[in-house]
Amino acid sequence: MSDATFGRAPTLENPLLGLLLIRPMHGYDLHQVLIDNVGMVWHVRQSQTYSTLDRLERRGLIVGDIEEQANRPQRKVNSLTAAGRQRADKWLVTPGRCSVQIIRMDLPVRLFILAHLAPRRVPEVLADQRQAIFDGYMDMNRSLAAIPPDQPYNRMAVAFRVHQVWAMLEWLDHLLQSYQNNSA
Amino acid sequence: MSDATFGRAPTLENPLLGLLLIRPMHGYDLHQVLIDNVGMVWHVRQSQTYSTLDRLERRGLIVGDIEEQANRPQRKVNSLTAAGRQRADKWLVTPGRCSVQIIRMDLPVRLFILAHLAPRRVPEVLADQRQAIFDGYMDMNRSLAAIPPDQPYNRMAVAFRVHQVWAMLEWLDHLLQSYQNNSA
DNA sequence: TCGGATATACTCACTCAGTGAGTATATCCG
DNA sequence: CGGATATACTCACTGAGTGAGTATATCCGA
Repeated sequence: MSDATFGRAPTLENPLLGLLLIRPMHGYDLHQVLIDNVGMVWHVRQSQTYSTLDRLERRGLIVGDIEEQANRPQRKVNSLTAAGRQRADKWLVTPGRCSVQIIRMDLPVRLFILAHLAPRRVPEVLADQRQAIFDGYMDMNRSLAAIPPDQPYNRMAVAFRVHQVWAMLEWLDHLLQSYQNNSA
Repeated sequence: MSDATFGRAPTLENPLLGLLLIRPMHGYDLHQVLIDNVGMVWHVRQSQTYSTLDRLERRGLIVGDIEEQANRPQRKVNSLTAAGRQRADKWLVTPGRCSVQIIRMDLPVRLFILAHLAPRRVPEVLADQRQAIFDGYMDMNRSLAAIPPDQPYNRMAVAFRVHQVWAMLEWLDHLLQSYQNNSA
């Protein structure tokens, strides 16, 4: 997604698709789940949730059914299409690339969803993710070592990334540990 | 800038303004400087450079003078207006907020410019930056400690940030050290 | 009881940084 | 000589996210 062309890299598509794996939900509910669980670090506007859902529907990844309510406005309940489910399933268990932005945005939501759908799989998914980050870390170290000394600013910037990725590994280790402690 | 409304957070404005502190330059030259110095981590399209310069000019931060060349196409040399210079000066020496994205994008370029304009000031600017990051780190730790235990995903995401900011401090320490070694 | 505040649920017109593809003039080199 | 490359730049477009708003219903203090 950070290989975006035009526009921007969409940040909310996969998390919304993923949440719909848990159960079909209307926009307001989806939005509430995000606010309630990661609202301290991820400030999602309500209109962003809806515009993203519109896009997902336009792209055939979800369908919406209007539902009448007794004492509330009607709502549109979104569910995954086969294509949407496929994409969400893949996103849920496939290790994200070694990118700080992707891990930061996606992993907590992925873990939330896994906790609902397949709690037993969490350590495995975390270990896979750690491996992907570790591989990326090694690549970056090789890149850093290959930079000639007359490139101080490139060195500086790549070293920055190396530090960031190493911190991700540390964080993942803490996570893995806490999941292992909690399953003992 | 990550408090953006509409559009996106512009990433290239300040670096271009800052580079023009060194000397007036045309678009192609500015672009070359970026590619040559941070091109391994920052992939700037030529058209992005020009569209950003257009925006800066529209906003009265730079002016362009057409210059004829003997055996080359004419070029437009950009220089800072007073407002542009003010903004660039401030950006150059003011510590960036405690944001991984901002430090990652801006600090290597800021240091490159300082190396040209005021090499003696680099350690001081780095120390100021470190202080700002450290303050942010302490804030984040307080935030983390204040999250109730029934908020595992918010905790997870804030902890991620804490790790990232701590890695920034480590990186800055390495930088400070290398500048102090090189000035001994 | 009333009505402003809030909850539930969603829409719409807009913003605007960055993009790919292209243009123009000049030089290089097999 | 002419295709490739360097120098220097433009243009129409893309598209995710935004603020402000709409509509129905409930809450609760004066």
